[in-house]
Order: sequence, then C-alpha cells, then structure tokens
Amino acid sequence: MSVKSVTSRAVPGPGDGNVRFYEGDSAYRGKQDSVGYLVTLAHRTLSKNLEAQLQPFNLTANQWAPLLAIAHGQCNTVAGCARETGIDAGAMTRMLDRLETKGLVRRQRSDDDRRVVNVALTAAGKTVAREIPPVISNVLNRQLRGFSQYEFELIKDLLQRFLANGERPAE
Amino acid sequence: MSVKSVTSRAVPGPGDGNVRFYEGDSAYRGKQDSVGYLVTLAHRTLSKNLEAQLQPFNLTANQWAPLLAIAHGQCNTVAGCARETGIDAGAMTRMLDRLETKGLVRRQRSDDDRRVVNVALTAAGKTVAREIPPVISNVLNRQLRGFSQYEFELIKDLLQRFLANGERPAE
DNA sequence: TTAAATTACATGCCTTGACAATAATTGCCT
DNA sequence: AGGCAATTATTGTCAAGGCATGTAATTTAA
Repeated sequence: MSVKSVTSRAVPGPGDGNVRFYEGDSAYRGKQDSVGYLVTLAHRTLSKNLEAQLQPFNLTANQWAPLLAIAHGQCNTVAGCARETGIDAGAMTRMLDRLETKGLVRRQRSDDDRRVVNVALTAAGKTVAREIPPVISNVLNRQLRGFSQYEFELIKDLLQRFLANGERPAE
Repeated sequence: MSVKSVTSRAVPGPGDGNVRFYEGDSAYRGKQDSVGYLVTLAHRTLSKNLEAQLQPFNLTANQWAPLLAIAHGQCNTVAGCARETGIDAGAMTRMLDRLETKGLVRRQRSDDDRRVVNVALTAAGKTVAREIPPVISNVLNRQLRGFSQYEFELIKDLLQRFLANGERPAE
C-alpha cells in the first residue's frame, strides 16, 4: 500500500513547501506541540520498552539491531555494520566489544585485506538472533495499538520525509 | 485545527486495535519499514541539525530544552526540571553542572527547604534563552519542509499516540 | 514526639554515540 | 620502487541518559 497519494505533494496547499509551523519568538505552546520533543520522547519510550522485553536475553535496546544485521548477512565487517546501522565506526567497535564479551559475536582479522576485521555470530548469537524478532515485533505492535493499516503507512511516510529533510545538507 | 476526525478511532477498520503490523518470524523487510528505526533516525538527524545551528551559542542539542524550561518559569529546581524535560534527576544534576560551567545557570540551596536547590538563569543565560527559539524553530521548519498544515497536525497526532501507547505499562 | 516513609539531590557505574586522531593496510599512479 | 590518497579499525575525549545507592531534610503516621 502506498501512501504517497495523500501526502502534501499530491495535495499541495497554497504555500506548500514554505509553511512556517513554528515562529521564532512565540515558539510553541507546549511540549506536545513540538515535533522535535515528540520524536525524542517516542524514541525514549520505545527504547525503554525494548529494553524491558529484551531483559531475558541479556540484551540492551541498542544491541539487537547490529545482531540482526549480521544474522541477515547485511554486514560482516566493523565498518559495514556501522554503515548498515547508521552509527559511528568507533561506536561500532565498542558495541562489538560488548557483544563479544557476551559471547554473541566473533571477530577475526581478514586474510585477504588485513585492514578488515570480519564479524560473525557465534552459536549463541545465532540462537538469540532467531528468538528476538518476535520480541521486537511485539513491542512495535504494542506501540502501534489503535493504528489503522493506513495510519501505519502514514507515520512511516511522514517520518521518512522528516528524516530525508534532515539529512539534506543545509544550503 | 484538530486531526482527531481522521484518526483510526474515527475511522475504525475491521480489526481496529489488534492489527499486527509486524510478524514475529518475518520481522520487517528493511530498515525504512521499521517505525522504530525511523523514529531513532529521525531523532538522530534532528539532534545533529540542532547541534550544528546551536554551535554559535556554544550549546549542544540537549542543552537548550532545560534552558528554555527555566526561562519560561516551567521549573526552578533540579527535580522540577528533570520532571519537566522527562529525564532522570541524576542526569539533570549533571546537565546543570555543564550549564553552570558555561555560565548560563546559577544554583542556590533553598532556605525554606534545604533539600531543594533553586535554579535560575544568569544574565548570559537569559540572553541565550531569548536568542535560541528562532534557531530551534528554523531547524524544525526545515525538517518539516513539504509538509502541509494538515500533515503537520497528523504527524503530531500519530507520534502522540505512539508515545502514549508506549508509556502505558504492559498489562 | 519519636519512628518510618518520602523527597531532593548528588554520585558511581554502565551503555551509548559523535568527533578527532592514529596506525596499518591497500590501491593507484608515476 | 616510492609516494599519496583512501579505507579500516581502534582509541581517547566528551556529552548524555538510565539505574542504583547514599545522604540529608522533611513529612507522615503511630
């Protein structure tokens, strides 16, 4: 299902693309009026809930993503996993330190290219990677309670555009 | 403008409230399909852009919020500001340490209740608090480029519901 | 009026991420 | 071969937040 058909590009208002939602001096009325604040809080709540449900697996809210990325073959090096999950390479090195300490990940210097460190899941890591997707799904579904299928597509579309705008460098 | 009239509660689908958007085993197809991932990335991008624009003020992406909360009289103690901004009290102590170091905030033990530390802006803090709202607004408006007024209300409504679902304790 | 519960703040420890600097390696070009 | 640029991984430093603990002050309750 595509939602593009109902976004602003399809239904452009008179001043489309130049609407000023927030004005400098008056700012906003309250916290729940600020998209920024809402995004921040949404992120925090989600992390908290993920963390709670992942506790039986001894995983934090940020550790499942790289784990699944490796499991799905989306990356097999430090830099690759950093790119894949969108975090800093240095942060990924230390993330893998922690996952390795927990016995979920194995690292080995590549022979082909000795700059590269190859990353793979251990047996325990594979087991966890098999068991966590339902947990993640449950948390997400829970936070989406009351959403229609249409609204589900809608929030993704709006967030993607918010994100894309943010990544475009300031002119 | 209210958006409630187009949300799922007003237009309930057949299985409203119990839609499973993510299934345990198959998880999701890609990163941009995960609302969680999108929320995380939206938050990261926003922080980055805020940080860039606040650089002239020697402020980080997280320091403007408590500053404005104090300026607007929404809090005047450590615990109060922690509640107001939704972060941990210990984290707020250290946040105020940093703001105090920068000369933007002043702390003084209360005489009425000596557990309490009263927080206030310095002259420099007041100046900054006056100057930053336009900066915040610009960043938010930029990330909302292409949004119609209707979509602006929509994303807030959807995020609020996502957030409210997340804060409701698991039954 | 004591004892117990509560509140406010601060601190320590941990995870996390960004940025910058560094070292090693590789590829390319002359 | 030598030089140079790009890539890879790691490390240090900083900001930040969560949780648990500790301490002092205050409030509630017995």
